[in-house]
Order: sequence, then structure tokens, then C-alpha cells
Amino acid sequence: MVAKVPVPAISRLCKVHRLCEEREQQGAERIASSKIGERLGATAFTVRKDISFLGELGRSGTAYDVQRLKSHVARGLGLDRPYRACVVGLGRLGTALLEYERFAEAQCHIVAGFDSSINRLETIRTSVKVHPAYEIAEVAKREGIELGIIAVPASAAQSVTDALVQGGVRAILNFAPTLVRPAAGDVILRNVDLMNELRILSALVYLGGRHDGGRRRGDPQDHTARKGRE
Amino acid sequence: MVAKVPVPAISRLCKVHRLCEEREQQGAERIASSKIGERLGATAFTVRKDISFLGELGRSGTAYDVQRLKSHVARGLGLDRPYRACVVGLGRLGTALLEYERFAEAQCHIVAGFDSSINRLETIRTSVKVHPAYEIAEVAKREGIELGIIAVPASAAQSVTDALVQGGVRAILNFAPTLVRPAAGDVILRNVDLMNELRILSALVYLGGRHDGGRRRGDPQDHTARKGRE
DNA sequence: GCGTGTGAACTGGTTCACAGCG
DNA sequence: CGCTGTGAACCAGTTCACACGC
Repeated sequence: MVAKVPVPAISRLCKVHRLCEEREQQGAERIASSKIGERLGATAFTVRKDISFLGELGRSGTAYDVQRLKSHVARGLGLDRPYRACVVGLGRLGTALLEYERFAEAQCHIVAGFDSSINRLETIRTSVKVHPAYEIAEVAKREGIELGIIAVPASAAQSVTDALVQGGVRAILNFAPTLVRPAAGDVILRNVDLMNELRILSALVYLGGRHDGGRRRGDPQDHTARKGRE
Repeated sequence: MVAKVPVPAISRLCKVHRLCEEREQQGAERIASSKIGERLGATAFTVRKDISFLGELGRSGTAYDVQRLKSHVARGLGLDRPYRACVVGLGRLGTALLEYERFAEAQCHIVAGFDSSINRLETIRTSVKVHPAYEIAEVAKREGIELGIIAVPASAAQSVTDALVQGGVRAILNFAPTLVRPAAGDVILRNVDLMNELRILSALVYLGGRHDGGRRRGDPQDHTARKGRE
């Protein structure tokens, strides 16, 4: 069944891929769905189903072959495809992201930074080429940038989004604390809202006991909220 | 019905709260569920249901009173309660978080930073008090820290988690690219996995057209993945 | 009429039970 | 026998339909 993988499953599969790399380096040959589930905070059922979404893997009675599983997931989700990215907004967070070398592990290569403050562009010290914000669309197109990372204040987020879309990016990761809408095109968008994460945690603490005494299953979100006492 | 609010609803309600603050400053008196939904990327139904999870609000035929709605949500989720937090791991990301003043808007006050490198502790320039990592539990207890933000490499994440739990924190926001488990206690945990976000986006782009031609409803996740052409 | 509040239907993602291979 | 693969049951959360207040 190579179709319609649910987004939560995709998220877990990406983690499976990472786990495989980890185990590979440790020299492990095989890994069972139960072990994967344990490591991911999901049930073995879920893990197996997720994997089967990508089509049948080397059928077997023994556990998954780490190498094979890894490339199975990589192929199914296109994770080996390298792509170019940019960061818009070079405040503290933006700068941190700009220089985060380990993104390369996810095949993500940051090739440009943008900021609206000429002052900041001049003082910043980084190996990545930086440009004024009004050049976003142009540079994105010229450099073949597929992914835009937004780290600007909420008020600027929408116009930055529009510029990125105009520049032809295919996906956007938005850190600005506001919902942005891709005006047109088939742009994929995910939001990472730090302020909201804090508020959610605060709320969960507050709701405390009376919130949900029961089991927490393999939580749909990436952002797993779970009570202790596993 | 003041019980068992689903986590996705909590997330949306937190955004409603933020939206109310925004509208309040703009001097708006009232706001309709349809408008809220539009702004949040959810349907008006969902918004109304979310709000009703917190109990009945000033029943009316006209739209919500912004002030009343805001305090309704704040009271229902305990968002007005200020709390103290710390950041563990003072790399680029950790430092950015440590100094992010706007967290205070979410009533989150960062009162301590930790790192295992004495060198880094000495060179860092910040207004927040910093401590060596081995003092986590002690300082957390002494300072009454309720929330821990983890920004260390994956390999250190679990031990940091344990130390935080030992220090009595009630909630943890984990930025390390690995699942951590609260060994004991009622700790609430959420993960923000940047590397995984990138991989997910890459996968969604790759799966592209054949992924899901259809509607995207008021997406369960915080991290809304949605195709353009709303 | 417009707009909220909510029980009932629906949806799709997770869980389960069991068939099948090594 | 252990472990994977998968159709079917289950269930949380979303959507809907309709009652009610302005």
C-alpha cells in the first residue's frame, strides 16, 4: 500500500530513519518493531503499520534488518534527496538556525540568510551568504531554494511567506508566532510555535490531575504530551 | 463541561488567548468564532466546541466579547499563573531561548541557565544566572523552577531530564532530537524536534501530489501541515 | 437574521487479532 | 514459536445539525 501515509505516521517514520542510523553506527544488525516503538513512544503495532504504509519490506520472521529498513524508509519518504534552504530573520533564533550544521544530516543545506535590517546584515558574522529581505524571491529562485525557514516577528511573517512562495519554495517551516497562509501554489507549511508550546505546557500543568488520568497512546502529535509513570 | 479538554483543543485555545490579546490592543470589542477560526486555520465549529470545553461563556447572540473570552480561556487553562523556568544547554539555541524576553508574555520567567562546560559558563554574557549542569536539581528546587527547557545534544538529554525531574519541575520542553522519558513523577513533556520537522517537510514535498489530494481539516497537530490553495 | 452551545454522526488514525513466514 | 503484515474494530477528536438567545 504505497499511498496516503498519514502525517503522524510520516513523523514517526522519520524518527525510525534516525533511529536506524543510530543503530547502524552501533553496529546493530536487526531491530524489532517492539524496540523501535519503545524508543519512539509508540506501540509496536503502530510502528509496524507505519512501516507497512510504505509497502512491503523484506518479509521475514526475524526482526527488521536495520540497513534495509533504513533505506526502505528513505526511499519511501524521499529522505535521501538533498535540498537547499534559507533562513529569513536573523535575530537570535534565526542566527542559531542559520549556523546549525547538523541540519545537513537531514540533507538540508542552508545557503542563504535574509534580514530586513541592513545594519544587522553588516554586523553579522557567518559563513552563509546573507541578503536584504527584499531580495528573498529573487535569491530563492536563483539559488534553487526549496525550503524557507521563517524566524521573523509575527507582523512580518505573512509578507515573508508571500515572498518565499513567489521565489518558488516548496515548503516552509514557520517559527513566527502566527498562522501564515500560502496565498497560492502548493506550498507545504508547518508551524513551530514556541510561545504556544509554553502556554500549552502551562495549561497542562494547571489542568493537572483532572485533565486525563488515563493512558496516553502513541500520541498523534509530534509534540508528545504525556504524563509520567509510563 | 469543565473536564477532559483534548490536547489539540488546548493548543488552539492558547492561540485564541493570544488572538484576544492582539484584538484587545487593536481596540476590538467583539470577535466571532468564524473569524477566530479563519485566523487559526480551524473551522468555526471547532472553535466554538473548544471554547465550550471550558464551560459556558456569556451566552449571547452576538459574537464573543473579546475581554470576556480572553479571561474565560485564561481562567480555564490557568494561563495567568506566572511560573519560573530554566534552560539547560547553552549552545546557540539554548542561548537564544535564554534571552528570549517575549517568553514573559506567556508568564514564563527564565531564571536560570545550565551547561556542562565550565568554559562556556565563564564566557557567556547574559543577564540570567548560569550554573554548572551538576547543580540542576539543587538550583531547580531552590529557585522553585517549574519548567525545564532542554537544549542539549541527544546523548545528554535523558540525564538532564532525570535531573530536572529530581529537581521537582512539573513540565519539560525538549528540543533535543530524541525521546526522553520521565522516569517517575507526573511530569508533562513536549518535544520540539527541529531536525524531524525538516525531514517531515522533505517527505511531504516528496510525496507531493499523490499524498493527499483532498481536504485538510482543522489539523490535529499544532504543526499544521497543509497544502496551499486554501 | 446572525451567532453561540451542544448532542449526535462521522472520520481517520490507532489498536487489535490473527494469518503467514522463517 | 517469535515476529512481521494487515483487514477489522475501536475511539478520540472533528464536523455537523439543530435548538436557543439576541
